[in-house]
Amino acid sequence: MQARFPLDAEGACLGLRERKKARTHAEIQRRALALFRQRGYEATTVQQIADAAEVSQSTFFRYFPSKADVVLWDELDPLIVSAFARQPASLRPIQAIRAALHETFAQLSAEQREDQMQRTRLVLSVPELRARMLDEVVQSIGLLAKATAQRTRASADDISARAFAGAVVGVAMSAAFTVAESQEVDLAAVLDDALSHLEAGLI
Amino acid sequence: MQARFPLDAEGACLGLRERKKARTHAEIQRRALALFRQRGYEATTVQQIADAAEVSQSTFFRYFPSKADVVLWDELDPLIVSAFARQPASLRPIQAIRAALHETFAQLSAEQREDQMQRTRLVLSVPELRARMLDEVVQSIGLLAKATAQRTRASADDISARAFAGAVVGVAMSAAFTVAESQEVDLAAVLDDALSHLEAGLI
Amino acid sequence: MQARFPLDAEGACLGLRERKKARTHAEIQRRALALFRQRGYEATTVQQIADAAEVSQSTFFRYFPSKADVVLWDELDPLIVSAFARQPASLRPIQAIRAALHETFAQLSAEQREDQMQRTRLVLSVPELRARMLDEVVQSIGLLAKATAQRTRASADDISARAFAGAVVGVAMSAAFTVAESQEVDLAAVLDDALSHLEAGLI
Amino acid sequence: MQARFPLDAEGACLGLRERKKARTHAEIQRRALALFRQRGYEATTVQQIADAAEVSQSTFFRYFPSKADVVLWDELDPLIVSAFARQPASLRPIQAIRAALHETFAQLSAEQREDQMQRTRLVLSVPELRARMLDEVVQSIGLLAKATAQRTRASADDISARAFAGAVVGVAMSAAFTVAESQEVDLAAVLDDALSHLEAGLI
DNA sequence: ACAACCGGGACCTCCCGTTTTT
DNA sequence: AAAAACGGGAGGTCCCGGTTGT
Repeated sequence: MQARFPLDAEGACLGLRERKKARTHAEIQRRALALFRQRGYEATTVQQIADAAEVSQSTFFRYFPSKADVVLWDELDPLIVSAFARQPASLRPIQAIRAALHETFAQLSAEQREDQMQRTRLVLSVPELRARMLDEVVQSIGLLAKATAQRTRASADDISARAFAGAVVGVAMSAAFTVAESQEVDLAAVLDDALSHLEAGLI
Repeated sequence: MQARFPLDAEGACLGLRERKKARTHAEIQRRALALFRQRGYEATTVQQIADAAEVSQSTFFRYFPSKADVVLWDELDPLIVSAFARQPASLRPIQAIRAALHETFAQLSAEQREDQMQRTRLVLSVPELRARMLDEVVQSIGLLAKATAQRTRASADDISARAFAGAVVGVAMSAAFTVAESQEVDLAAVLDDALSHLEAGLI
Repeated sequence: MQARFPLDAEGACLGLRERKKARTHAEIQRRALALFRQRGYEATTVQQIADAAEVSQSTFFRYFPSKADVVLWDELDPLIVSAFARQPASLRPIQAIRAALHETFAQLSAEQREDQMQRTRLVLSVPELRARMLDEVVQSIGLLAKATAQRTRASADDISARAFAGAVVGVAMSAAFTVAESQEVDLAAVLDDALSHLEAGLI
Repeated sequence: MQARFPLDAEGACLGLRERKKARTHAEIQRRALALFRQRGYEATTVQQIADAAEVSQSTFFRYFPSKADVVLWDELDPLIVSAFARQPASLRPIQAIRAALHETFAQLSAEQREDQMQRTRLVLSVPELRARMLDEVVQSIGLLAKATAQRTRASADDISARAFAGAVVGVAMSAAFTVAESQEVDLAAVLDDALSHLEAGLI
């Protein structure tokens, strides 16, 4: 899933129409997550979400291909990758990704963090969502590997870039599970802590 | 000395009943993979697999809870983890896991390697299987984290152990994708290469 | 005047599609009961019922959630309750329910009565059906209690309405057992006789 | 289910061996109900019950034919019926049954009442138990009808006796459902209230 | 055209009676 | 002889593609 509306990857400002679309998109997701929290994922119908967001069901489907995508859709990943790409070339990739994560998380509101957490817990607890998540993981590894290769001026399928991307995403998954299980609040802190071990050469 | 194969994880000798079960289990998986190769996963029915393995459909489901499990079932993971646990305590975890992988892959027959590759390709290409694979990944991270914590005498939920496990499994996933995409043959080599970058502190 | 059968509970005329559904539903039940009579309940398979009714097995399960529901499904209960609700407000509930039963039974064909009897005998003789019947009984008590409370302008959980409903359904069960055991034919008469004792203040 | 051990129906005193059996019987049931409360019915195994009651699994099965019977077994029913039979002949059956219920409930300890409530809730919530309960209901109606016919010197299949028994058991079921749903505590009070409506000629 | 309905088939569970292993 | 494994078959769910009623 990619962030589509609020800003493009270069941070350019968007027109009124785009902003409105972005607002609707966010509103639908916000209402849907609230309903999922109240009634559970399966028990909530698309119609209920559409009603809560005051749009028609067909509008819902114009914004999200399916109910699952409301949860899976993630604006963070591409933001992180572009922040990663913007880091000074002097930094090692592991340093750059940590800096990118810092930057990106710092811009999140408390509400956005909470939504993030709830989405993670939902994905891990609902089989249908868990199922689709692997695709997201694969895509993330691919994206990060490509960006890494660009930084190191290696070819796109450079093995060390792929290893790096795999390791980072693996650590992120592991951190997400840990946080989701333990009802811990601060994913960013746990993730950074885990990545610091990676930077220090693991155990 | 007793027969070579019929040993359980502790090396104990197994009775005829257990040997037969192991043989049936392997036979069903072998025939199933062959059919999947010929006709594709969805186009193959459980009944066809059962017929090919010369058992009843009931027996098929006694050995594998679902059709997907024929592909997902993996004998390697626990073998690797136990080999990891057996490595000398002087090795760092990353060295121990590389050694464990060497050991384990070295014992595989060419046929087993080929099956392994085909299973990986199947999982990545069939949505239903990809869906279920995340659960395996989660479980693998958990298993490895636990074994790592035991090596380092840390508590089971130690953050550095989890980070290590996440990184290793992430790198393994990344390597598996690479190999599956490129029709490359030697997963073990690519995986070891990738892990060597992890050991060297990444890029 | 329109066709007699294709009317819904409010007497509205139904389209061809609804008529066809009602006919298929009745046909499946009719054939099933005939087969149960010939071969017994357990010895009859759903496939045989579907064949006899000239539909597919899928269609069978579209009309009846399970094989047991073919026997348990009862068109009488809602008819009786709605007839009960239509009785003049001047009648006491016990008088109203007797009148409702008279009305409803009077409209049954001889064949329908016979089916009713056979269904009762089946339910009482087959453990699986007996098992599920309690749920029907509970539901009937609830329905009748609600309708009674509406007649007496009491709240839905009024204790006297519940007592009344319990007593009526209890008496009906008792009458049904009696009739089923004694191979007696006229359930309506026995039931009315029993309810007359209730109306007279029992013994 | 009948009360087998502590007293026979005439209240005669029993020997030491019988008393011990009764104690074991009660102990098993007590422990089982406690486990069901903690872990749920399905999640509790017979072995766990046997361990908790400090008997072997085979002993468990000598006392209760199946796990379900631990819940279904009811000492109250026969006690109530025998109290009913002992009431003065001058009372109408409905008065006699109310008096019998008063007597019987008055002799219960607070703990026994609580057990009774829990058993009711269990039966209503677990399909397997609900299934078997109808048989108990049928039996209860039969028992009460017979005792009633004896009081009124009618033949055993007298229709008014059966109507009475059906009504009483129906009202009792209705009361039990009400109490179980509403988490109300005092079944005896609700039941007596409901029966008073029956005595007063219903609504 | 649009939705509802239907047939067919795959997947999977449960149970029972038979065979095999211990 | 007890326990485990097996074969067979019925019940039930789900999905897809074709057909029919509105």
